[in-house]
Amino acid sequence: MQFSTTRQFPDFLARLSPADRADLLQLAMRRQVAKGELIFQAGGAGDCVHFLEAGRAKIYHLSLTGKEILLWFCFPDEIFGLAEVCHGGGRQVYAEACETSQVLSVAQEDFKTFLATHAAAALLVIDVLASRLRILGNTLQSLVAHDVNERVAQLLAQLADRHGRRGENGDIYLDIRITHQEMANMIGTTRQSVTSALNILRRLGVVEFDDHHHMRLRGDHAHIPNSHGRLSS
Amino acid sequence: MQFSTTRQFPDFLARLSPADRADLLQLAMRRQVAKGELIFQAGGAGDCVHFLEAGRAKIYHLSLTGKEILLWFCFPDEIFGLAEVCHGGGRQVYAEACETSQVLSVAQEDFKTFLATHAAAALLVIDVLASRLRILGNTLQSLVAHDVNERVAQLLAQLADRHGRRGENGDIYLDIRITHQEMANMIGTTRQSVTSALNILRRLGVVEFDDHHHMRLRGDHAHIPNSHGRLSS
DNA sequence: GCGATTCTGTCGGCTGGCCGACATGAGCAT
DNA sequence: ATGCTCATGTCGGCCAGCCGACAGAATCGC
Repeated sequence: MQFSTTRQFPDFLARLSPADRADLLQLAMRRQVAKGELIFQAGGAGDCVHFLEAGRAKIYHLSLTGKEILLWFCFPDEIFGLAEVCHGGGRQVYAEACETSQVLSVAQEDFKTFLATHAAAALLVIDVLASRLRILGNTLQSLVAHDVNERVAQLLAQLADRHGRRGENGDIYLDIRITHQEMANMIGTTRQSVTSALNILRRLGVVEFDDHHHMRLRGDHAHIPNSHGRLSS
Repeated sequence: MQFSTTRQFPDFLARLSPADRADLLQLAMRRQVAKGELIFQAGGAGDCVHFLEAGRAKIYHLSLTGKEILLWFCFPDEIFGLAEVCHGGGRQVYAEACETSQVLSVAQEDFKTFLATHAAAALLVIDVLASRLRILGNTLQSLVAHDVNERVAQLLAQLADRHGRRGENGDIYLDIRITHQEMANMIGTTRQSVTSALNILRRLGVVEFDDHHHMRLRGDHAHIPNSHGRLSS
């Protein structure tokens, strides 16, 4: 949730040293996946770690009732499918390409050997996992402690933090394409509630939608959700 | 949530090779903490990793309204306070001793050097983090997809999995002391709802409470919560 | 032992937000 | 254009579960 503090950059590949990256790439298979295609799914073996070279993917749980719980979005250079590979026991989540994407895959055993022989990379993996753990913990806490409106505001802040670009007037521009349904899946609510929460924020002047799905967060409001700002609903 | 599949053993110390463990212990400071005492708290520097030698501790978020969100319990030999140390940015959670406990502390820098020179230990850390990530993901999914009664049932299954002992008749005995309030904090509900859910389970014959806080899960019902069993409420 | 504190059990009232349902609009293909 | 699909907006009914309140029961401290 933290806004504009330590930015969480899980982009594993970019932070790897060039030499390590070269070593890793030697072990990898490259694959193209179409929008909507699954990269792996719950129940699968979980014998590969993946890296997103280009595109966008989402990692989610699927409940028995078909409810989708979005754990996080993956962006280029990020590693994913790590948890199951490292701990064993098969996949528990789904990974789906949100758009046409390039994916690198490394076999579990190869990756473990790689980590054992590249200490810096292992530390980086630890960093990435730790960072995600914190994010999930925050999501959890936000889920039980805040109402829907605040969760939406926090989600915006989080997205702005990870993916926004700051304009010279302090406003933040977000151009990722994300539906209300996806947002709802990320914060454990329904499509309708997200819609109405966003409209409240819009009426308050916190957020604006330019032409097509480009979001603009008012700079002077942008920190509010950070310090756990109430919506003064 | 998975019940009686791959047991999640986050007991780091016990899985470390004797040589590695000896090396690690050389870096550690031992400390005694009383029941209710904080081992670290949100806002702190987060400059140490900790290991629980004996006792029990809980890791939790605290919301602004004073609501406690219990991320997990720590039992002997487990490592904790890892996420903040590895990723930086200070503590976001609280760690509190549930009973008088022995804690080992290792400075962040020392620990990183240790990991860099002990590949097996680094892999183990990755394993532990990955395992917790899965657990948190499951908690998250359970939180949004299931109602309170099912969450309570799942929690029991999870506790039985980690801490229960199986009797020869297939029943599972749990002797950890945990209040309804703590259970509520773990699954994002209220004390009262936990009480009533437990009573429903008791009436169904799934669970029994012997003398003092010793719980007995009926063997033939024990898997139900696993396979996402409905309570047929 | 005896009080003080903490935990458990139970009951109603109140409400956030889930769940249809339906309309409008935007994007895309033919 | 014309349809088809998918996203957004809005409304009301309904109910899970939160909250406060209160009464036992158990545990702790001395």
